Amino acid sequence: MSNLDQVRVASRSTEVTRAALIKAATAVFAEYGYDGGSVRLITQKAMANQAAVNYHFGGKDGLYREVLLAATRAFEENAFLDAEELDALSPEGALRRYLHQFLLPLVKRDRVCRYLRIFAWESVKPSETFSAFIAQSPPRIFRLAERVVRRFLPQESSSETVTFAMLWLAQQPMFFVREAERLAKPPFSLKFDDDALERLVDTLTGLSLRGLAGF
Amino acid sequence: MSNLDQVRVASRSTEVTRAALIKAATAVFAEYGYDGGSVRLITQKAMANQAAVNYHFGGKDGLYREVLLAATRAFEENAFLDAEELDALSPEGALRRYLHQFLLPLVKRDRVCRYLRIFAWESVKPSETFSAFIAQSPPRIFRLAERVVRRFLPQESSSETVTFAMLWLAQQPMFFVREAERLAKPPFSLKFDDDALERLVDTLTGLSLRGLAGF
DNA sequence: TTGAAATTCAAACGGCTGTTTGAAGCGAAA
DNA sequence: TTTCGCTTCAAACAGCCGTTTGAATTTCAA
Repeated sequence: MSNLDQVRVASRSTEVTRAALIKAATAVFAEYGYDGGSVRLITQKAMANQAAVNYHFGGKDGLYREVLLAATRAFEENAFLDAEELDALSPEGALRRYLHQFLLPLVKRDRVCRYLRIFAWESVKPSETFSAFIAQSPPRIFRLAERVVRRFLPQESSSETVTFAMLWLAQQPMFFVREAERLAKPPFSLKFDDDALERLVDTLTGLSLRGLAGF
Repeated sequence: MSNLDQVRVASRSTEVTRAALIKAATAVFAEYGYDGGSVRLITQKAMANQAAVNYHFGGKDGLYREVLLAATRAFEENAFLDAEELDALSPEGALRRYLHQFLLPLVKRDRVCRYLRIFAWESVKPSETFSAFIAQSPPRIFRLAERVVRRFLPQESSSETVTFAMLWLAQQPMFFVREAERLAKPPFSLKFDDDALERLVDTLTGLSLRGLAGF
């Protein structure tokens, strides 16, 4: 169909611009937050016209929605740590694996790290867009943490206790990743290379393991 | 001296305006952050003229500096938990006391809670004003945490290990206080009354105690 | 090559920002 | 009562914000 071809070809060019805008927006929103990140800066980084955001995404909010969608997918879909893999390990092994995986952004400051920064912004000032996202299902980092801690807790534990322990575990790596830049400066001066990461994983695994094993 | 009287009386009126502005600014910056909190909203809440901020504080930044100064003093000067008190307790008692004290804002959402929110904003986008503040001395919550964990760690522990453990402990109550509003909503739905606070303190004390005691 | 649809573009819009300005109000000393 | 600082005030300033607009350009089927 000529009509379909038109749509396909047109959308190819569209996808190039859209991808560039989403990539630029991810970096900008990660650095300045949603309110602080301006459309002018995003379009400038993406080498696109200001109006492109409204043309392709209906506005700044629509673009942000796409960024959150990509971030969520990156955490949900990629197989870098799935539930089955955790279950196959011993409780101790699963705990260590969990901590190691979510501390990785400390040394590999990549795309995932930008997504975590966006989540950090959302923890200070939640946007309705993001709230709608997590309302449908808790972020993966929490679901996996619950899976890990449940293997340590007795069957009869109250759901409140499970939630406390799950949050307690989940926020440990989140803290170090989120605060990495601040911790690198005085008075802490923690520089995270591969070795330091291993030592941190060792320390946190030990602390959490003994804490959880006592239940 | 007539000159002194002039100064005194003039500064009395000045102090009223200054105090109202600082109070309003604390609330606004806590809710919207430094960038997001507008001078117009602050002066409106303080029932002062817009220009008053520049007249009394030299600008928005000067007003923010005063807010941070008050926040720092509230944490540093008040005797609601001092180092000597911690040292007088058993290691376990000190740990519990520490967690309880810094989880209190969960149920008493007061001025201290607003200060914590400002610190949360700073953790996402540190301002130079705040960085200069904490560079001169680590916040009290970290100094006390170090004091608590040092009693569990062997003498020969590396300073890195001490720092890891200290941060690990310190961010536990900070997380729950900072995320209180989010945790109150689905999918977590944690409402913190006095009883729930006690249960949380119990859980965290148990988890941390067993973790630290293993060193 | 023509024509119509999709996309880009520069410019402008209204609104909000922090700050500046110069006059007006005020209280106490002379 | 007059005078003189200190403080307040409404208005205006320049600048950035997200969005809209309508024309120019590009794209590609016919």
